[in-house]
Amino acid sequence: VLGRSILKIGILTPSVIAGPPETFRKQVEARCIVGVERKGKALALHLHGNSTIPPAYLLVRLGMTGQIVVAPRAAPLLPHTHVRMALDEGADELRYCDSRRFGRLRCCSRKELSNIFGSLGADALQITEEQFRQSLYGRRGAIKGLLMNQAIISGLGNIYADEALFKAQIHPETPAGEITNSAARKLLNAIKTVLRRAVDLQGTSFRDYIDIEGRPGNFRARLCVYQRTGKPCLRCGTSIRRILVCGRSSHFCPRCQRRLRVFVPRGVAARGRGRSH
DNA sequence: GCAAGCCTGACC
DNA sequence: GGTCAGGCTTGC
Repeated sequence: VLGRSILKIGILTPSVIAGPPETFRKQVEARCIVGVERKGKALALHLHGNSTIPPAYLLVRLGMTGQIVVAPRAAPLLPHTHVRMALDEGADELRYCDSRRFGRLRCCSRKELSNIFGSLGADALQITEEQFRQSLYGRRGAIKGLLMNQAIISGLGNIYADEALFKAQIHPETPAGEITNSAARKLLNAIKTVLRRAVDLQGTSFRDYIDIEGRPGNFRARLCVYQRTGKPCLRCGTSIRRILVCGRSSHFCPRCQRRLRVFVPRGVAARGRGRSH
């Protein structure tokens, strides 16, 4: 879509637009897409400005089932198509479809976009080891929840959080602050490796995810634990288990991903909190 | 009953 | 501030 202009917008479902739909239409119509930007799971299309109009930013958050595709205007509408944006002379259009309507489109200024991106933690592919270690420090919550907290590290969802924890051999319920420096390094390497491989294969599609050309991703066949409950661990053959962590299903190998136990010398353990007898 | 996410608000 | 449950929504 880079270099193409959004001529006219049809909003079929106003609730997928954040803020007043008419404002969105006025701000986005008749503008050229001059750049694209991403942080974590948020996408921003840069819309051209000039001496009278400041640049604007079309923020896209796909949620779980959102799809943004370019299609010929004459192509049949998929079910749950909510927004149509005519491109250039109008032969093609940019469409937003979303069966569960968890995703949102919004138009914002540079300042608003900076605030939104600023509220996200460092992108998972950019974050440094030092930043990552800092974000674990002192946290008692489960590592799985932290990895999915976009304000701390942005870009991981349920699939890649499970896959990264498997690769790093860390139990999803491990308190984040108990992860050692060497395990944190291993986890961050796992996160980046998993994400890069998934991106190389155009992502993971169960039912809904498709890219802008309408193609599903191919990473599903490479998943080690996600949605493999009861199947053998690819590393040791143990049955993959599914538990709830922070309200999200979490898949892991109970043998490869043992819970950390803090080593306490016997003499110390006996003192203070020893048994009563 | 389960699901690729995010926002809100309650509780500590 | 950190943590987490609940709700939004529709389809399999």
